[in-house]
Amino acid sequence: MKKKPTKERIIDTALLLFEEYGFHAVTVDRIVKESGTSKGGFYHNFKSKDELLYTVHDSFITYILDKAEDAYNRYDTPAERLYETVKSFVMMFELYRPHVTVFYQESLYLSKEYFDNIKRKRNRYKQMMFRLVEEGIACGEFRKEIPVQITSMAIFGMTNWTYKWYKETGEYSIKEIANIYTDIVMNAVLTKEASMKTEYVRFFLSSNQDSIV
Amino acid sequence: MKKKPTKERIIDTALLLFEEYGFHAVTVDRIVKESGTSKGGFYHNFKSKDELLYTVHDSFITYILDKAEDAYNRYDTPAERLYETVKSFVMMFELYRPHVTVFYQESLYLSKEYFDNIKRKRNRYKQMMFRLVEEGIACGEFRKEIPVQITSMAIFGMTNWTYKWYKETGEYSIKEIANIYTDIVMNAVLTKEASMKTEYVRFFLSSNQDSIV
DNA sequence: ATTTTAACAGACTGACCAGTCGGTTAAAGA
DNA sequence: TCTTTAACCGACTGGTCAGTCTGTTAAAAT
Repeated sequence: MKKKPTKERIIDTALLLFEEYGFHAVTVDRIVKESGTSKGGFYHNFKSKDELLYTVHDSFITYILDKAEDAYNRYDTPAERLYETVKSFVMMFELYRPHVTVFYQESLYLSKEYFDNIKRKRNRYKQMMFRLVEEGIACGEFRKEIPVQITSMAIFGMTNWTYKWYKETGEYSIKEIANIYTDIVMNAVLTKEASMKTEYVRFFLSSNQDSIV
Repeated sequence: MKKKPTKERIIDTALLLFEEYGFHAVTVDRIVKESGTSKGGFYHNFKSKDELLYTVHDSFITYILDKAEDAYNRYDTPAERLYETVKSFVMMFELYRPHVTVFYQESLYLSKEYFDNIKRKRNRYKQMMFRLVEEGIACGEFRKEIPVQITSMAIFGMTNWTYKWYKETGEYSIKEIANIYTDIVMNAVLTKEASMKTEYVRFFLSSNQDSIV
């Protein structure tokens, strides 16, 4: 049982504290106390409290951006790509729920340079979704009544909001929630024709995982 | 052009400041300066900075709870009620966007008693949505594959998230966004049969408002 | 007209907290 | 072995900020 490096311990502790109490309500003194280090240890590993916040942000956005790009490259129809993107996003909560909470609750408190850096990656993620929906509408798989941006933001909202209520101890597992969300999204965006055509595909994809119930 | 009462001026100013910079990054000194009053004026009208935050929270949740109850009472099928609830929620952004932002970003910083009070009303709103979806499934209008709670939270997520991106100066008006969101929600939850049956109803409801495009 | 009280004004204070700085320890290089 | 440097320690500081307190003004009450 090797002891984790100080930097990791600080990040792990801070994550949980930020999630529960918010960035401003957590003092550096408390972080160092609960992670078993000291002011010296903290400022040796981080330039500032800000930099710690940035580290948390960056590790999350980098991970999820990678997942989205992966989903895009692994499949070749908009329906499959959307399905996989939504699914992988929700599945991510299992590991990254505290990151997501901090990401969406505390990004306001990043200093300018850090914020801009995060914003760039966040925009890339957004653009990927826009393109995905756009291509879906263009090829006739997605309904053209629903505009690209609004639909994308609706999907983001639905999935992101999970951080506000998901508990590991809850009635539904992450996998189940992911399945329900993909179901809702696909029903909302697919045309009737595409819906019937891809019915079997979605069944195939789902059957690789545990089924709902 | 009568001057607004001090209390109102403080609330209006604080709302915009909290929205832009977050509760902790806004000092009481700044609020009193920008609202043209003084420390004395502030603490005459509010017991604490906390109480001001509570006031903002309460005015919003009271308003939206009222709207939801109204939507429930004015209509008598789950489909119509859901349609109206989603619509009225999104429409509310026109007036209450800063309130919503503060409500969802800063509620963590409410002191316990205030928080519990808000939480009670928030739960009532949630329960209303649960009941609505439940009744929709029970009477066969809504698809039974999608569980009540998850579906409700998905709808909340979609609509609430609007505060993260909506700008008055944006491409789409609130009314248009509301129409698109109801479209997405209804497509996601209605059964094929209910969808065809209520098609004309939704058209009727929409035509009372400006149409999209 | 006089008293009372509500509605402010603004200087001041005490607590809190991010970041500093002069140390110490121990591992790695030479 | 001796030196260097990375990794830490924790007392201290300087600035910030919510809330207080001693007033002042003017409207309402009697």
